[in-house]
Amino acid sequence: MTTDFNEKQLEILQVAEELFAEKGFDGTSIRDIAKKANINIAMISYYFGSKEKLLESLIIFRTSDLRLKLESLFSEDLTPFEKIEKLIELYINRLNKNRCLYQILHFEFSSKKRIMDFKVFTDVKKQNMLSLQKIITEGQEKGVFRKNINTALLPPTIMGTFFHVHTNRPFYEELFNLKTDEAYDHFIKTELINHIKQTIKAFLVYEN
Amino acid sequence: MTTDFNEKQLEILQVAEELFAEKGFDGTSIRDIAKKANINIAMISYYFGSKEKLLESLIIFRTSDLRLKLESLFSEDLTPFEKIEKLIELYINRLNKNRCLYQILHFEFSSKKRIMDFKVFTDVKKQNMLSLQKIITEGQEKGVFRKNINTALLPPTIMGTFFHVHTNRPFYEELFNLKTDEAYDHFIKTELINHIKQTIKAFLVYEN
DNA sequence: AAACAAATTAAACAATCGTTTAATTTAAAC
DNA sequence: GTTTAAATTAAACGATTGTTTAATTTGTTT
Repeated sequence: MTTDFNEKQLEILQVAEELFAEKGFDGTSIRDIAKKANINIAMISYYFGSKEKLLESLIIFRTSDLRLKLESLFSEDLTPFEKIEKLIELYINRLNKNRCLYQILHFEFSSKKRIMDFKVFTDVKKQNMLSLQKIITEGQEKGVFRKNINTALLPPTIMGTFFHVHTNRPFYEELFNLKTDEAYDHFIKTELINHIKQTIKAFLVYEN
Repeated sequence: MTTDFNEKQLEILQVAEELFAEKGFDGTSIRDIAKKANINIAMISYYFGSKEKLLESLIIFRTSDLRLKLESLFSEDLTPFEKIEKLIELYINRLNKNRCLYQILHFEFSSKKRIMDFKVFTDVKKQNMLSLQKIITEGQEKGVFRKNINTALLPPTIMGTFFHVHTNRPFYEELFNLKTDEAYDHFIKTELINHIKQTIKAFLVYEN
């Protein structure tokens, strides 16, 4: 499958991403997509082959730009704490930027209806965890992090906290009085990121 | 709406819960449900009125048994730390027990396709947060928890960590070599709950 | 200007969707 | 045993689904 799309295809992908995230894959018809993108319904089959292949194209389109540059982070001249903080910033900002896609991916990934190829998705996760492990080991060797840390459980806390807020966005918008998209975005980038940083740093030094 | 259902209705609710969680609300047809429950497709409209009302009945059926008894927890003769630990156990065991429903709820809650009444769901969350706030305030007054804790951000970490593991279950099953349902369940009830306890306790005492 | 392929369209396709109808069976009450 | 309401069924309904077809327009090449 190719990774370069023409303008019309990009338009379709963007509209599809919004609608899939809003109403789900099954909840969105190609007529919905065609209408919002101002194109004929036949264009979707014409360009992508089918509705399912449109979703596959969407995943490839977004994940090709997704790989975090964590290896370079490890080599930077920072303390383990600073590296962890920067790692969290990278993670959350990426997730926040591509919210829509992750909304779709998480649902489809846990759905047993379609058997899709999520290998790209899984590989990125494993790779990211290795980068995290290196930072943590370094912190332990320098004596600033405690021993016996299960690295695999850190990403669930980092990402899970973000996703839970995102999934229940209306609830937290009301709770924190976030009336605009900008207010919500600002909340994520300041308060929520800080909360996650605090949580992870606390976890890394907490004994018993 | 009534809260007591007959055997046939309970059978339908159970099957619907499984299928909705597996394939999504839109991805599941009432013919799928009828087939798996060994009943005629007309019985669903006959008993519940419509497919949407079936989902509403499912939510009411599960959440009527859901309200955490956190007020009683506060009155128990325990240290603030013990209360937090017990609260986390209550939370996660409830979520774990009703995984399927939450899978559905989270998706439908974030979906803009259906305008449903999630007031019951929202109210329970607010009430639970108040109970959590009481425990935290008590801990602060006793000097064991630090000041300036944003209580509203704790449930996202507690629940988000669980849900992220649950949503990516196949990934973590491979990672932790959990080959059976029992092994997965055991992992949740021991390692994951402990991880969350550690994280929250660390967060509650961590300064700067 | 003619020729040609690519892009775009309206229309039709069969399949499936949720729901309703009308007939039949079941089971309890009298 | 008859009556009556509830439970259950098969069949059909119209609407919508994803996809395909065949015709038309567009844009480029000769």
